Formats: sequence, structure tokens, C-alpha cells
Amino acid sequence: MGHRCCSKQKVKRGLWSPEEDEKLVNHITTYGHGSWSSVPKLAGLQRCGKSCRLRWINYLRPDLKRGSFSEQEEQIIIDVHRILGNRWAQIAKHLPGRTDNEVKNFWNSCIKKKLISQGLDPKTHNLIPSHQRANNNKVAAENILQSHQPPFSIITLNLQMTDASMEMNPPILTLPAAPSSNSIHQPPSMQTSSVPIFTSGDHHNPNIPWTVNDHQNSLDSTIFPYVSSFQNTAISSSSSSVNPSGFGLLDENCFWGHNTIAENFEAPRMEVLQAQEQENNQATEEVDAAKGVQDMDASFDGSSFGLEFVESTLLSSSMCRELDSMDDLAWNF
DNA sequence: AAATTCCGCAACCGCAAAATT
DNA sequence: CAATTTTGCGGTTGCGGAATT
Repeated sequence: MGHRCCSKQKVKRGLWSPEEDEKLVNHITTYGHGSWSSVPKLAGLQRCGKSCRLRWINYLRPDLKRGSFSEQEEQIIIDVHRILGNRWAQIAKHLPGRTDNEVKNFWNSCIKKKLISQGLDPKTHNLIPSHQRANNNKVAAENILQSHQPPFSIITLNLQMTDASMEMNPPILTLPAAPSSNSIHQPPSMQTSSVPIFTSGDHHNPNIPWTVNDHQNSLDSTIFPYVSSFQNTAISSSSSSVNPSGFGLLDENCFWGHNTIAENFEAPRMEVLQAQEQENNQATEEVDAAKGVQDMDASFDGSSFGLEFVESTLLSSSMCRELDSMDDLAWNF
């Protein structure tokens, strides 16, 4: 029984061998993936395109971060999940170098259990009523209650504002005032760099699928500010995902550098540099439009309070973690 | 030491949206 | 504009190693 997408060919399934990986990497570094459905044939693989795509995205891409999740990453996942639910791809966009699959697995294997052990419903993030709790969770949940540390985070508190209050006092959108959409993806310490981080991936430049941070809309540009909120810890560590050069390349050890793979990428990347810059300029305009031109008062109704908006405001909430008083957490309400 | 259970993770499946023809 | 193809996503499965019996 083969895949529906490639039922004509005999297709290998299951784990990938190092040889297959090598073939795929060689092919994509040389030619890009173009159309995934043509990749297996061109790369000499007996896999379906879908499988190749998955393997590349989840494992072979050079910009992937490896290793266990940091506490900051875990907190980001919890916070974003609280608002977005199981939208793993969206959540993963807030974690440079992590894939949706990775985030999903981490959630299912670790975070979910942790929340349950704390007496929290992993779906709603609310405290599970004691009568609904299983006995083995009871103790843990009660410990939380006794510890005067409410299990609700900043974001929960803010989201508990009523719709009415939102309409009366819409939160102020605090997108970073970056000179361009490129620099938004850099932590503040990098913002003086004149070298842009390329932001496009599969959607616009299939020939450079190894660039960091693929964005589907301009409001996703809140990604790196998360980084900035803890850059003195995570970012300065060896697992840094920020390339001082501005180019979105990581070696197999998650260091920015020039390994073989990265060098192979160099040529095709430079070829599309100009087109990329034009695209980035266009994206800048979109961000500007979102920031300034949009009339919040006129458009702020139930339907306009979309996920993008939630995500963009999430930024400020996450950063608020470092603030000292609850007054500072109020999103300018 | 062998058998069994548990668990994390890579990969698959099916569906929907987007893009292309 | 409809049909087809491609891409992206979230849920789920099952393999393989670790832990337990």
C-alpha cells in the first residue's frame, strides 16, 4: 500500500538511511527542492515527495536547532499554546530552529504531563476542578493552590478581560519600531547590522529553502522579540540561533559558521539576493501598513481580533515576564 | 538474563488550503 | 472558473531504546 500522492511508484517507507539523507541533502543543496513531487526522481530516491519534504523540514534542514528545549522555549510554548491551542506550526514560528513536529512531540511527551501534574487542563490551561482530578494529580494540584502561586500566567490574566473591555480599551499593538522587516528578526543587539536576515522560505523562494524563519504574514514578525526577552541567557549560550553575520545558517552543531553544507548553500543563495531584497522591501511596506496605517478604532471588532493580532500582542506579554510589577503587565489597558 | 511495559520521537496519513494549469 | 496538483498542517501510529518486572 503506497501513498496516494505517489501510488504509481514503488516507494520506500520508514526510517531514512544515511545514504538517503545524503542524496536528499546533495540534491537540495545543489538544486533546491523546486517541486517536491519531482525531488525523489531527480535525487534518485525511492520515496514520495511528501516524505522527502518532511525529512528535509524536520531533520535535514541546516537551520534546525537540536537538543532539548530550554526553559524559555518551554515557557513560550505554554504561553502561545494557551492562546492558539494545538496550532503547532504557529507555535513553532516563535521558536527559531524548532519544527512544528518537534514542538508537538515535546508538548505531548513532556509539557502535557507537567501541566496535568500541576492540576492544569492542558487544553484550556485552567485549573482542573478538584472533583474532576484523578487522585494521583490531586496532591500536586493542591500543592499549587497552597503555594500562593497562581497557576495562571500573565497571558491568562490578560485574556480574561471581557470582550467588552477589549472594545472599550483595545490593547495597543506594540510592534518593535524596526527600520525594516528584516531587522525585526534580529535581536536588538543585532539591529545595527546592515546585513539582512533573509526571511523567506518555501513560499516565495523555493530555491533557498534553508533560510531561517519563514513568515506567512507580516505580523509574525514578533518572533525574535521573544528571543530578545531572554537573549542574555539562551542567546548567549552555545545553542544560539542568531547569526552575527545576519545570514540564517546554522551548522550541524547549531553554531553559525561555515561547514560544508553551509558553503554549498552559498552559491544559490547569492543568486537570489537581489530578488530577495526586493521582496523584503515589499514586506517592510506591509509591516508599516500593519503598524501605522491600520485604523484600529475603525476595524476593531470581533472579527478583526484575529490570531495574527493575538500573536502580535503575545509578544508584549511574553516579555512582560521580566517586568517587576503587575502594573507593567497591563498591556496598556 | 529474559520478558514485558513504557515512552520519546520520526514518520505516516488524511484533509484542507493554496497554487497552478 | 473549474479541475488538478502541490504544499502545509495536525492527529496518529509504530519503531526502537530505556526502564521495569
